Amino acid sequence: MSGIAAAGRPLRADARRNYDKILAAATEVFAEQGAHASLDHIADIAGVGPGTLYRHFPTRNDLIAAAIDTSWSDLAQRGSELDDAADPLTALRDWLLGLAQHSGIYGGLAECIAPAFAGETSPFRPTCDSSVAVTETLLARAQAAGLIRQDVKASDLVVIANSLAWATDHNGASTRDLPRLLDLMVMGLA
Amino acid sequence: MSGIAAAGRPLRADARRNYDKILAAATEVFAEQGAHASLDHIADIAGVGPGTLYRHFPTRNDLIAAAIDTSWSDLAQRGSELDDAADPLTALRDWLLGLAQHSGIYGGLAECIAPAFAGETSPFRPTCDSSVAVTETLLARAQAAGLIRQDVKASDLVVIANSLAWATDHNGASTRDLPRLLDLMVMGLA
DNA sequence: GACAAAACGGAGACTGTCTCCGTATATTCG
DNA sequence: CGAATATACGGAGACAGTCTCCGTTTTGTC
Repeated sequence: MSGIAAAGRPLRADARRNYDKILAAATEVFAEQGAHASLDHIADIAGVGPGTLYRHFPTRNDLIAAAIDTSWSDLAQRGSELDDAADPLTALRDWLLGLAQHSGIYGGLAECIAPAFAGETSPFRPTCDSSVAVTETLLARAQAAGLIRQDVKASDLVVIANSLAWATDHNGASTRDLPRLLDLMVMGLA
Repeated sequence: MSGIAAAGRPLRADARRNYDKILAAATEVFAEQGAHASLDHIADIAGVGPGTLYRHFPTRNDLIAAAIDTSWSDLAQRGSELDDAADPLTALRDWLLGLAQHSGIYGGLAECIAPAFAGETSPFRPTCDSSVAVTETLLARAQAAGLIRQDVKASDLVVIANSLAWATDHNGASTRDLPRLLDLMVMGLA
């Protein structure tokens, strides 16, 4: 992504090259083996030493965050465009479904993201914040239209979406159950 | 718990003693450190070698299942008594809340249990089955009273309860958010 | 008390995480 | 271009956790 060191100084050519190789390897391996894949193995695939991997991405979450950055930003982007949708309730529902499904791109991803939704500092923080912001907008519109109870909070919805994503990849439920579970929640049980 | 080897033969005195010591240590350590605590450490606390621990409890889940056995059975017991409750909807809601809260006794427990709800073989299977059975009964009553949609399945509710338990101990939500999240779901968003 | 069956326990193989630092590569500057 | 310096590399290895194997010890039985 950035290609820029934390300081602001541009990366040295070889460093930049390795950064990209690691990210490519990570994307592939995470997709295959889930977010818990061995980091040393990713370094192997990238053709670099473990030290190099950890220098660029000090924690697992740093690496995962970099790997999902574009797809997650895209999601938030599309979400913010749902503002203009005809039916506020459907818009909200579609957004939450997209959010939950996105956590399914790597097995175990929902678990990594969860703490960020809780407010802890994490590499997922920025994108998390924008997700909550989108949710807030869509929720406000649905509430204004009298379609959703006033006491529902955006953070509740985000947590629930992420929980259902978790349930999905822990086989507590299969992927195709996701929409039904979400609808159950949005539409209510009654 | 059992005190009986898989075969059916009674355990030798020393084996029996160690079984109990391990279980006591596990209960304590799991409560302190969560369900991911080191098993070798539990063996240490129990004053036995790792080999002994693994002989009695071949997998982590075997140990956890033994540790929560009584409390979980009690829960199912109390649940089945809710059949006589005045309001079927409240009864169902209370049961699901109890189920979700129970997974909170050890951090990370919801994760261990999840696969069992999905039907995979697991030491949690038996108790899981009885939980689902209780849920089915309570759900059927609420549906018969026209309080819950007909297409809702007991397994959905159990999965959702467990997911919320997970959300709780991953700080995606705090313990005191649990009832609200559950109500949101049971009562619906509208 | 002796024999066989049952159980113990801990050394150690293995996997994954993460760091340290001697070596190599890039960039800058004379 | 050829130092000099900053930057980055990589892999050996420390550490933690899981789990097993097998020589030794304990228990139950006759």
